[in-house]
Amino acid sequence: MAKKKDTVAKDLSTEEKIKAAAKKLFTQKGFAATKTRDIAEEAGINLALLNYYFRSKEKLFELVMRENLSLFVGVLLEDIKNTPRSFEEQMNFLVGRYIDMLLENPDLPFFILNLIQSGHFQTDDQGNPVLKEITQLRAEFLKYAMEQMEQGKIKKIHPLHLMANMMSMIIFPFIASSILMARSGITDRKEFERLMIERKKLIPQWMKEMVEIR
Amino acid sequence: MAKKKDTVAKDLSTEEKIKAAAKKLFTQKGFAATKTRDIAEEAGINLALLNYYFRSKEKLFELVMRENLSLFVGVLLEDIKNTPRSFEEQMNFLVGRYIDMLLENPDLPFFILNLIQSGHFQTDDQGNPVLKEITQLRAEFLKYAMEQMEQGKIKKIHPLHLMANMMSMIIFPFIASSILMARSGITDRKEFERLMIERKKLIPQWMKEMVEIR
DNA sequence: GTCTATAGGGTGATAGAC
DNA sequence: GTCTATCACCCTATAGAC
Repeated sequence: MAKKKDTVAKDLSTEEKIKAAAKKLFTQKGFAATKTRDIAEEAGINLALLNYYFRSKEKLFELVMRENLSLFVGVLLEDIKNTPRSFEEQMNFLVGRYIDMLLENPDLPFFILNLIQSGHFQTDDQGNPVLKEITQLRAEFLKYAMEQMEQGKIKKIHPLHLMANMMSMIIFPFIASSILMARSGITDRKEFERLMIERKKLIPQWMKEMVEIR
Repeated sequence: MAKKKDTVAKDLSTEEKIKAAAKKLFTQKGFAATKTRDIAEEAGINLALLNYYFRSKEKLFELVMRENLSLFVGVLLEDIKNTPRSFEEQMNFLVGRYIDMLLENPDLPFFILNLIQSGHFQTDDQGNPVLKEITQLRAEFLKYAMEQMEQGKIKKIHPLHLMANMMSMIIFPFIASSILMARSGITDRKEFERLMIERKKLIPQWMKEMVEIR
């Protein structure tokens, strides 16, 4: 079998190995706490090689940031538009998609929070294309919620509360799992995942009750 | 007027000034991204003096950590026990207390999340007294929820979901405010606080609906 | 492309004068 | 108690051999 440029598992190109290592460490520890030496070691290569491929720590970080932000937004943006759904269907769709993505990338919320905190993520940075996507996603959701309200299908409430609640209930458990589960261990990890899968059905129900006109 | 050791505003003792500066910077930027030189400058004193009072960056951080964790837990622990309340009263109490505390310390959740991420916060560190308080608080809440269920006062549901939802809806908006509000500015800051105050009444209602036996 | 060696600057901590 | 000066180490980035 001939080797193509992008193989899948451990047989990555040097460039891919570095990127993967960087993604892992930046995501787990944030920008400041991650040393380029650690990335090089994790990738199984030399420190000089990292700069050969990616010029600087900052550039490498920005690359990882773009990819992570795309992941964070991409799952939803592709489908939220132009697909008429009842509120319950919409919730089932958004929540399901998002929790699935987070189960595969449980550290992603930490990464995003680090971005916000470190200032690498600027909400008024008009150049960043992914930021536009976030703004767009937010606008799309708020528009959807307000339409539903005007059509009398759901209770009237500040749509930001709805968005906040949905995001909160989906994302927060992933960042606070160590507090929620108290003593973490293998058992707890499995139990945690079981609960998160349960939430794929529960959160839409709770959201529905939240806006139900009785 | 004679000066006592602890005056309030800008006339703090050197030790207090350093601690306040450290608290501010560690909370905003995390451990790794905060330089001891920045703390010294923020406190308006010299770098050497920081080490004179607190021996090392690590020691200073641990002090700030203990105080912040106490703040994070203390507001609730003093009262959750031994005060029989209906589920709605309990929610009103916990949510109100917590949001008030966060409005005064909006960066606190970031600090805690940094702790979790950096490993300074270990859920199996039995020595840490504040950690015991967190565990205790968690146990107290779960016990309360299960009693309510057994007495048939609220719907049966895994109590961790309840705790997760309450914590999520209270805390998450504070860590994601920049995403929720999109373009942050002075106007948005006021609007954000208004929404959070609104949530002091709304979250208990949503929690109540969540467990209502219909 | 990949390595070793090292430059160049930052960072935590201390010595020692006042 | 508070300062200036400085050490010793660590970190990012690059030069240069292979």
